[in-house]
Amino acid sequence: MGYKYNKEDILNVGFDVFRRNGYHNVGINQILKEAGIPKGSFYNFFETKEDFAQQVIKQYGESNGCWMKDYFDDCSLSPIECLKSFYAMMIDLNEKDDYSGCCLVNNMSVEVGRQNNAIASEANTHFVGWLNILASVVAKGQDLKEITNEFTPLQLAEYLHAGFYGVLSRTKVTRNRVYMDIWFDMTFKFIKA
Amino acid sequence: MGYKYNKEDILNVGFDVFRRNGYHNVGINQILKEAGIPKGSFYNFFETKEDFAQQVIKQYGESNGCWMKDYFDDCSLSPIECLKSFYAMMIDLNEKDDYSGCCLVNNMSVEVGRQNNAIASEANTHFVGWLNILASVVAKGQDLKEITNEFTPLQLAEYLHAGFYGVLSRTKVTRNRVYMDIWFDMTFKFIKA
DNA sequence: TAAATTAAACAGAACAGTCTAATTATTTAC
DNA sequence: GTAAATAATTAGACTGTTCTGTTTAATTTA
Repeated sequence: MGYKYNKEDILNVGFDVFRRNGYHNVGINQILKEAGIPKGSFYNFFETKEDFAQQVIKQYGESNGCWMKDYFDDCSLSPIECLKSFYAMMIDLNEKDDYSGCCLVNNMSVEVGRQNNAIASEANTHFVGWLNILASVVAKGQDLKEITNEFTPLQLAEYLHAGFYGVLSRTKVTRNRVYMDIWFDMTFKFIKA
Repeated sequence: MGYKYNKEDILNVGFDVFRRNGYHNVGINQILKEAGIPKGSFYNFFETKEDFAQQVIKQYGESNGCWMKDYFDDCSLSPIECLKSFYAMMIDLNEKDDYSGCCLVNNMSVEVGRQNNAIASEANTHFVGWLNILASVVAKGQDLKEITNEFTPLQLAEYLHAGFYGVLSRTKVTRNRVYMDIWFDMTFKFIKA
């Protein structure tokens, strides 16, 4: 039997609240309220708000990395079709989420990446992890002559990654999937071998 | 003879401060300090912090739109070369700005686009304006068979726009121009007719 | 019993925004 | 053209709230 609250539950609340509302727009009290915990318990687990945010990013970054890895490992389609189904799913998820245009790590890095080195570095760590997973799929697609060989797997992964976050961010103000769909069509047409 | 302070100067300070530090991370007092004005003067010109931010976006959005229009109107190169020189310049500017990865409108829309409809709508207005300028150059490039005809000018403009902001945001944590250069090479290779 | 956790009152700083007074510019009256 | 009246702007002290983080005590688990 553990104690009443645990870190992971609070981190999950933090993920949800930060993702939807940003970092500076959210006060500790909002986290406490949504998690249903008193302040003392929060500061028992976390040193500061910044430390908390960093752990939130870390937990999400790692779990998302595992999830991506599993997705591509389990995907029975050809490499480029795996990439397509992955991004098609991401687009669907964002639509279902009512175009909140939210990736916690991307939002955080845009909002505070320049002022907060700890958060920027944490964000970059996970971006790099995700990019390597994408790059390994791209490499397989290149071996099968599905994907252009004119660029390295990592370069193409960066291209997919940045492009997707670009259109994802765009939906924050358009609230419409049409731009994501266009991006999808164009990108996969362009990277084809 | 006017009065001591004027709106435009304060808006310019706001542009600078918001661009570097974000919206919720900046207090009115910081604006006052950097602009060298007392609080009463600020609230004489602006209703609220939100109203101020909206006017900051508007001023920058419009002036940047004019600047883009002039740039392309004055550009003596072929359409696709104008686009290339434009983005090459944007990349250089971001490098000179020490990879602060900053477009005020993009930052604002990512940070508060989901919670603040007024700011989201203002941001979208200017994005659309900029996109139309890009699209008109793309259209000329298509007429000259420099740019692929497989997509509409606006679709290609959206693609350039979102892609650029995607890699620009990426530099917030990488602080390195290499990813922007890769994006540049790939994108202009891809959209070529 | 000892250590960890829970609980909430508390502290000091920072927050957006208000208020009244003094100053400056502009308009009106003659 | 000048003086008086009006309007706009400047100035900063002040308000009430919210912010992160502290503290101390009670409770729970090992």
